[in-house]
Amino acid sequence: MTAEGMDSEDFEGMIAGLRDVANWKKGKRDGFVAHVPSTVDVRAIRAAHNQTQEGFARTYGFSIASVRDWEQGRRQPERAARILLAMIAKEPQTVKRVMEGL
Amino acid sequence: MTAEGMDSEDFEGMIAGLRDVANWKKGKRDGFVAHVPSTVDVRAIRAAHNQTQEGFARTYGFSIASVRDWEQGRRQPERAARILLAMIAKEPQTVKRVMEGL
DNA sequence: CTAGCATATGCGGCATTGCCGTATATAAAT
DNA sequence: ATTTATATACGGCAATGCCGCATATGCTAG
Repeated sequence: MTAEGMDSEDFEGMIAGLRDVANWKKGKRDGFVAHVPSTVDVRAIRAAHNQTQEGFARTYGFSIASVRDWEQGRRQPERAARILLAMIAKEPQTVKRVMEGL
Repeated sequence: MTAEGMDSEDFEGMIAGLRDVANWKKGKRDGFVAHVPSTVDVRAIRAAHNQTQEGFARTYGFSIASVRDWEQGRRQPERAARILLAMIAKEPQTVKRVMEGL
């Protein structure tokens, strides 16, 4: 076999798997281990929701400045932000629903 | 009536409501407006899950250092982190479920 | 055509956080 | 008493969060 035809997703999965194995060997087997995407396309997520930067920011609680910086590549969203963004990308309604009660 | 018997949660709700009204008057009526808790008791959340700082961090993708800093009051989790933490506090299973597919 | 409004871009700037590393408590277990 | 797991306490620097503002871009009405 070869490595041809593999995309970054495959690698992400492999990395996650390897980390799980490492954790297992270290005795850390309490189960679930979060996979934090190392990069997020904020603009794409926002676009998929047809919202302005301001609207998107207000909807999910980000500051406009941060959304701007992220989209302009001036700053990279941090871990927690990346997770939240990924969740928004995946299940916006769920995220909104849970956030409503906060 | 009096203000007796009201806890911070009541006020949080009122603030959120007032902000919504303000946004409405400003013509920002695309709906949902996130309410980002200004403070979060990380230790309490983690304790409610019976996890070590390390386990908690790994489960949700935070860095151990950050969880430490948060619990020791050395740093305040940022917006996105506060939202995520609040969501974890409210619906840990949902958060985990959505995160599994990332 | 162009004035006006909504959005987005670019960027200076500083306080604050993220995150790494490590040395030191604490407490429970062997 | 020694080991092991967990938490505390900081030093420290790179990087982000977030504010404010000037400028560009696009669209729509006059």
